[in-house]
Amino acid sequence: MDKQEEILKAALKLFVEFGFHGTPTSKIAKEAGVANGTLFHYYKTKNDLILALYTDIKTRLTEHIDSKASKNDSLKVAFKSLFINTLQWSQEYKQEFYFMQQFRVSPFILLIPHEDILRQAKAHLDIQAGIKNEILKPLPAEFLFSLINSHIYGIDQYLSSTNLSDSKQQKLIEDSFEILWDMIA
Amino acid sequence: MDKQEEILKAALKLFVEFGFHGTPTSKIAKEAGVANGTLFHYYKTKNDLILALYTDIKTRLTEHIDSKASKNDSLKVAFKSLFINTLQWSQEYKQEFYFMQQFRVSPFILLIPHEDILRQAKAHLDIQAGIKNEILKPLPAEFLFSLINSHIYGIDQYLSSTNLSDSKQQKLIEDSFEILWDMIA
DNA sequence: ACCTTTGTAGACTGATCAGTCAGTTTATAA
DNA sequence: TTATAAACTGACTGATCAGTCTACAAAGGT
Repeated sequence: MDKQEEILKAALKLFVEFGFHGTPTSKIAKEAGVANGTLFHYYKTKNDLILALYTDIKTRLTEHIDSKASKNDSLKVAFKSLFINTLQWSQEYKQEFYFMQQFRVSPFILLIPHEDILRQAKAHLDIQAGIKNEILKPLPAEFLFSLINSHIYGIDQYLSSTNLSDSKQQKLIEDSFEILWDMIA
Repeated sequence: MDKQEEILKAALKLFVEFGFHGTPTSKIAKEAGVANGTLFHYYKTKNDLILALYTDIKTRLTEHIDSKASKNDSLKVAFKSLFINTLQWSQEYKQEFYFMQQFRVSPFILLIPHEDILRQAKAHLDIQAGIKNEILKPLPAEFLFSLINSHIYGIDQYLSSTNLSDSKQQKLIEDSFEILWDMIA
């Protein structure tokens, strides 16, 4: 495997376990099986590495969601797809999802341009449309967005803290979506 | 003011801004206006300081909630009180609330005995009772608890990201509770 | 008055860290 | 072949860190 990928993989594992500053670059290099200097060959600073990891994970999540989405769906179906695929990804890539949460309450989040964060929420557009069409409740789009996001985190947390079979997990995710939909529609 | 309190206050401010490991004890001491050694007089290690800060904040939040709660309320009123008072506190003590979120996705959370974390959720008992009495939906108590918690975080995030007048904020919190109640009852 | 405990200070230390550097190996292409 | 660049190495460094130590001051008890 690519050494650059190994570095990201090792960084993810150690950051999740020991935190950003609690993980020395020397340990990352060792875990990745590369020399100290190699890490700095690919990432000028530790900061760069952290940001690159964030971008990498976010890109992968976005690609997963996009790959499963089909155009011309009704708003509800589109939302459901987004919801379910995000949660499935969160369970398949638990470390990655956990990292995102760590990152979001860390000082590093300030290094990401605010627009970039909102772009993740291209669902925003759909929310605006849904409100206009009276499919969604007449509440501020930002507010609905917060509700949706936190709902997803809540389900993820519950799934991660229990050990459900795949089928039960799947059912819970679907039921959770209906609960969410009742809440916002 | 007590130097010990000054140290906690300074630690909170700097941890929120720079993260746990991103904040040296020397800077905490300087911000608190005490000597380096004084900090270690009150807290044997930096770890102890972090844990003490967590305990302090959690105690203050719990006391706030308890002080506003009255016995013999119906389940809905009790829940509403918990919900509203938590959110009011989160807006009055933003740094403290943010710190709790940082702490919860940090490696330090592992140092808190699991039972201690659940005790925060003494609401659990009420949830169990509510399910039995068919006031709440027949779902796992842990699941409902996750939904309630994440809902609170979602509202907090929205409130923190906008600048509503006190009265509008108050109304939004109350409306949000009704949305939550419809979701779980 | 004397002693003990507690609080406070800040210079100091050994360890650790992010990042550098001088040089070696590997890959690519002329 | 040879030339050139890119990948890679690990010893090294200056800075910084958590925590220690010695000293002194204040408080309180007898």
